[in-house]
Amino acid sequence: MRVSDKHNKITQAAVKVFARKGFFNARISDIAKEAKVADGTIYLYFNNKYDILISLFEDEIGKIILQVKNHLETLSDPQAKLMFFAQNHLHLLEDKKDLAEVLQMELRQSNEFMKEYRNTKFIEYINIISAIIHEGQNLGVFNKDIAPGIAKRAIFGALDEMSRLWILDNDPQYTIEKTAEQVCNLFLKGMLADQNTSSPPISS
Amino acid sequence: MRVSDKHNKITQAAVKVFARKGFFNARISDIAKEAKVADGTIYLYFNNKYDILISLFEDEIGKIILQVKNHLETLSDPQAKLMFFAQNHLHLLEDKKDLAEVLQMELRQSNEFMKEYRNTKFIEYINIISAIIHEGQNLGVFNKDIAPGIAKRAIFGALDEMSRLWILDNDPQYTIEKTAEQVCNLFLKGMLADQNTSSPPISS
DNA sequence: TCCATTAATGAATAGCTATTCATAATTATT
DNA sequence: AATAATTATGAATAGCTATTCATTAATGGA
Repeated sequence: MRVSDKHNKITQAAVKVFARKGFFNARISDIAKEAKVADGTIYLYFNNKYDILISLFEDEIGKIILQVKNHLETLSDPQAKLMFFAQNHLHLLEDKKDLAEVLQMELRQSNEFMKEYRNTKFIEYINIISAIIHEGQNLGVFNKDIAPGIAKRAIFGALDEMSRLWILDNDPQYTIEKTAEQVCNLFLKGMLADQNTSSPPISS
Repeated sequence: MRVSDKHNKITQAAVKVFARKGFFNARISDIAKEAKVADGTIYLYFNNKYDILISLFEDEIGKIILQVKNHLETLSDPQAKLMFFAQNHLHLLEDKKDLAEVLQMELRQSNEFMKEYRNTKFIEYINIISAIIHEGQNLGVFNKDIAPGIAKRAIFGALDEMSRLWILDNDPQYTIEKTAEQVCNLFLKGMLADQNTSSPPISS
């Protein structure tokens, strides 16, 4: 068995256990049992419990970034790119439910975590959005008044909140496609009714 | 000293400590020291550590909801209402930094927490947004295609992500007002450039 | 097959901290 | 002032679990 196999086995087990119990409530022995290795074996591949979490992020988000960037290169329309990003982000919920839960819950875990660990991959992921916006502005498709640095966060936050809804709520009223579409339209067209439409008189 | 005083003293101490160390890393003795009471005293007012967190949410979010709803009644324009909500939410960061951090970090803590505890106050808070949207749609100001149930989450998520940015980043490039304005405009007008504006030819 | 090297095991350690409860202090009642 | 009732204290308990490390197993070269 190659080293990488065991490393990966433990990572995948950690994803499951962290998703199920949360980082702090997860025991090393839980992860070991899930990975079918001895408790001590974990320490041959990771420095400590915390290190498992960090590695997990870097590895898994890294993979996702690659996939997304690859696919975005096949698209040219910024609107389509944004829509793809949203769809893809929300689809992670189906394809990698456990991972999505861990990213959801643990990424914004206790202060220490986020403050000490400048999670570069996460920032790289969000920056995909601002790159799309920038491009759209240069092409004249997107309004130049938009601050990409704010919009990228707003869009990610919105998608992220949608994820939370799904993870916590087992009775989603909308499909993923429908939701991604709604969110994208919200950000593209806004909520204001078309000005050319005659608006009824405002009462009260 | 009235009972409520000590209860409140402990709550306020817990807010500080949770904000500083996160729920799991916070020790009861930390909270006790901060509140200047004995460790055991805490158990005269709360059932356990977890109970402190829950009470804290209900109490503090409850207060905020009251304030927000009161002020919203003085406004009639849905756009203005939305703007107020956004401004107010982001201003919590200045006025109640510790509380904001706790809500930020701990509200979306481990699964068990969110799944078991149907935090009613939190839902009530978010529903303020959907009420505004609904009203706007009835008045013809907001597009009726918008699903308030999705939009409320998207808007909250966006604001929430902005909060995170501030909490983690000590060098914000934008003021709170500016950010609230950007986010609201994003949701009101969208990102698409005005159609009547002549758009340059698309290259590539 | 034998030896050396590497990998894996899991029981024991060591440290931590939520919670309890016997005791003490305070407050109210007679 | 004496007693009762309430409130507060903080040291001790009890339980938990990350990490270590002496031991065992597996691997591969000679």
